[in-house]
Amino acid sequence: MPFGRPRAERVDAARNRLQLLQVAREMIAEHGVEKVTMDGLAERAGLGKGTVFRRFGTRAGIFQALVDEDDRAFQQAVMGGPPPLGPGADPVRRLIAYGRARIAFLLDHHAIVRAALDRNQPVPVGEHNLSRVHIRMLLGQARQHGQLDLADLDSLAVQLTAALEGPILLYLGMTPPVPADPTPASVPLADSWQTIIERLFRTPSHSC
Amino acid sequence: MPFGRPRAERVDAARNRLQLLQVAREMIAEHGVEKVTMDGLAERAGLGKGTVFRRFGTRAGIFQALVDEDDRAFQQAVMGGPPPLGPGADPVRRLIAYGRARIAFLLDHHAIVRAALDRNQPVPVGEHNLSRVHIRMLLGQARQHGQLDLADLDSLAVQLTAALEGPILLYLGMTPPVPADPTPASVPLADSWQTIIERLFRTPSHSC
DNA sequence: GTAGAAAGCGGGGTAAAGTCCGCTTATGCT
DNA sequence: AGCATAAGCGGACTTTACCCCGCTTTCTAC
Repeated sequence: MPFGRPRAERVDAARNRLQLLQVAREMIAEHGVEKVTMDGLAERAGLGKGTVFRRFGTRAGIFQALVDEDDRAFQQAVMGGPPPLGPGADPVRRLIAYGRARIAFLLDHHAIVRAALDRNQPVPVGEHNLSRVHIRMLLGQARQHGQLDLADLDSLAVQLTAALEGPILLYLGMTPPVPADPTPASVPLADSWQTIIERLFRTPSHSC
Repeated sequence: MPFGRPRAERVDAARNRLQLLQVAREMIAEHGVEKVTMDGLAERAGLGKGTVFRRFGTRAGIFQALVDEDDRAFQQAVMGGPPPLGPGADPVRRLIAYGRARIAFLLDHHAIVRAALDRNQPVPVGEHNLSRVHIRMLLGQARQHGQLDLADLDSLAVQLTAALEGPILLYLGMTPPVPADPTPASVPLADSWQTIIERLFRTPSHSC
């Protein structure tokens, strides 16, 4: 048996992880994100505090795990679902569709998503940040298709990611003015995102 | 004497505030942002802990005050200095100049700026956020000059602010790859910002 | 100059995040 | 099945942000 693998998660550990996530959701539903404390969570789950920290490392880690769970379906839709969100459509269309969907997702989960921020550690820019990686990939495709001629797509991807996620993570109030109508088209940020993308790609006036 | 005014700051309070800011800077210079604790700060300044909290409200408040101090010169340059950063130049030029200057400022002060983030309270979007207000104003001017025809400049301003500040606040590592060369032109984020602004404003290909 | 009131001050108290380490339990191998 | 080992567990302990409230200082009106 190969030894490079670091041994699977123990079943009791997995059970406890699921239980903690479940209890955390209940506590959030009942009293809001602010009231979820590590002691409270451990006690209500019938576990020790050390267990909670072993599993999630930090308070923010719990909310990151919660977001990851909810994110899974979203990620599947992006990577294997129907166009224009999924593969197959023009990169520019996909960028617009991705932005709209992502903004809707973030607005929908804004409480958890904000709680997942850790003021000590920056948002990981490399691994789990699907937005940045995906935007970067679509920019690269667009360049190959001759729709964009820029050297430094990495910086651009970071800035576009910030434009997409920053408003919800950073600037909007705790209870963002999410309209009663959840139609993606009605979210001003989504329209604005589309504008930025469209203008970024539209060709300059050329002499004729 | 008019009574609408809420009475000026007492001189002892002002003295203590300055002293606390000064001591905070020393502590940051010696041991870094992380090691600045409220108790430590109070003790080293020869004051009570309660005083520190009365002045700054929260730990993040100290760093916000520090940033505000450093920001003052920057703000003056923006609001009354020479073009293109100051008034007088074309709004698009000013947007580009502002972005470059702001990125340089944020990179320069990234430790304090990040410590000024409060995970509980969002970044104030209304008052002290010069970036958003300034960008919004320049967008409005550009629209009046016929360089832009969009309805919702508010959302756009928020997103551009996020694109500008988000990378440093959110995504870059604690020690961002600030090049040894502090020439603004050498910062990739600044070039990328300029690209976004230029393309946002460039006119579409018109028939001739 | 003085008095009254508002602002400021101090430091002990609370709550919550995160650490440590000795004990327990699952797991893979023989 | 039995054993060796690594992973998991718990809860006391430490650190730190933030609150509270009785006392002191400064300011203003007269």
